[in-house]
Amino acid sequence: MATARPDGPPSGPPAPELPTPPGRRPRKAAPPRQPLTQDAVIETALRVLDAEGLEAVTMRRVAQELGTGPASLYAHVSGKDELRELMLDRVAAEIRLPFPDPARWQEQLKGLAREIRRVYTSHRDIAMVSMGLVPTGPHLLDVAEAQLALMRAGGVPKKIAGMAVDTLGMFLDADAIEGTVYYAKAPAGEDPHAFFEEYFGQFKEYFSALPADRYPVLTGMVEELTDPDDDGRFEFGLDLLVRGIASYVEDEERPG
Amino acid sequence: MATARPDGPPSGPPAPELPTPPGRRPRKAAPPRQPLTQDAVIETALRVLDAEGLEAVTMRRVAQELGTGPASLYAHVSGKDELRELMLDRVAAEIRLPFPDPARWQEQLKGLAREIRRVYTSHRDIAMVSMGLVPTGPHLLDVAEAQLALMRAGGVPKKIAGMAVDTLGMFLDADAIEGTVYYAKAPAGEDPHAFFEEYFGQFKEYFSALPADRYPVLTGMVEELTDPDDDGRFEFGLDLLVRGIASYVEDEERPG
DNA sequence: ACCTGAACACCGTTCAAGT
DNA sequence: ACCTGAACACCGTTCAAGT
Repeated sequence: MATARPDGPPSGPPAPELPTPPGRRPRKAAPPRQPLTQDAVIETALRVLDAEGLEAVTMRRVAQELGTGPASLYAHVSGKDELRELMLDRVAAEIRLPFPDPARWQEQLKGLAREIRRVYTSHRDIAMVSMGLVPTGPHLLDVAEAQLALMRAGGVPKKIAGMAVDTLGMFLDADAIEGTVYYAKAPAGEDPHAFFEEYFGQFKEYFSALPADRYPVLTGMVEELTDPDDDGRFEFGLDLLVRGIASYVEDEERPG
Repeated sequence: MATARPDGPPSGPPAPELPTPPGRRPRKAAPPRQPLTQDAVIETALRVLDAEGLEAVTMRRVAQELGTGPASLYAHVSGKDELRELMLDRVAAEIRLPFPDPARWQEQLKGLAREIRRVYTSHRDIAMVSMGLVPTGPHLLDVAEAQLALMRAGGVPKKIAGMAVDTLGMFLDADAIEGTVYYAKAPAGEDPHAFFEEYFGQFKEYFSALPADRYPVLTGMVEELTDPDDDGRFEFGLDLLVRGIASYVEDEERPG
């Protein structure tokens, strides 16, 4: 995708620039097309993320991609941690939020969870950043607000809703990480789907070969434990959580 | 804890060793007391983990602690990833497992979850290693076997139990990470409890200052969202999951 | 078989110096 | 105010060489 930045003048329309006269040395490298901004840093970091995963997003790599040195980034971002949080918030902006319909709050909450999963997993292992992080970015807060609005509209008490966003968030982060960590391990250049298939097959073989006297239950359900149906597992956990949350709904609104 | 390794002979009982004669140079450093083994590598890595967290566990650091160079570790461990998995399995060995009592399976499953949480959180952010990892170590498999045995004893169908270990595992990993990530951020040397307190207070302040027109629900429940009761949140999620799993129990065993 | 020194190709962050 | 080169103090892993 990225093309090499030529040192000389572009070969398009006649350039006003003259060749540097002898004795005066040219600037070391062509300056970046557009001045460095926080947005440009975040966008570049996301491009690296999507192409090669979170591990590849280093200060040096992002700087290189922008045609500068790593020290230049520190004028726009306080460090690597902040850059990662800014990346996550930018990703969270892609999540489409529902308008609460109190009658359908459970289905809407599930739908929102599926949407979060879709967006997260479409950006490699970005969910790793979310794990154990208090959401503070504007878009991350929009998502939390939407979840809380759905639950409150459905009559879930404040205290329960407060704990439930947390539990739901943990579930979504863990699921997205689980789903991307295998792919992250795939050697670059190799077909990730084929790699995944073989990777999974190896585990099935391993579990089957386990000693049945030490693991009597486990060895009796290898088929169930190596089911590659990601979506089914996600729906199972999501249903558990939403049903559990719904069990706390106070059917009658506070009297008075 | 660790004391400096003196270059000269020990000052205890008379040593059989003579001083190195002039012209013959002594070995660069005293050899490690005990020959390198995989166990020694794992134990040293765990000491570094407990003292300074997972991030401090580097090949070079572990090697240094053992009085050797990083290359020496590769005879006993295939790399950093394997070392981390071996550390996790060693930690899993500390988890005390219940003997299944079918009548009390739900309470036993909760008890086991609490025990896993206790052991994980007592080893800093070790749970990060577990996240997204298929358990293959013997002790990790013991823990999975115990969970499955409890559920099967309680009448949970195989397919449900297979998905439930996964969901429960995700929950436990995410919770343990959530609980340790703040502490990991505490600057070394500072009282982590005081740091935690202040850290949390800042978030409460931040949430309170949020614009109420964009975040009407969220700003109306700042108190509920910044409740520092970790144990309460854990019990809430655990109860949701176990109740959900129990809802799939087939009351009558298969007829015939 | 095990261990080692040295090297390779990287990291995040700081800082004095420039414009 | 923004950007830079250079340096500092690190990484994981490989490999030829030693014992």
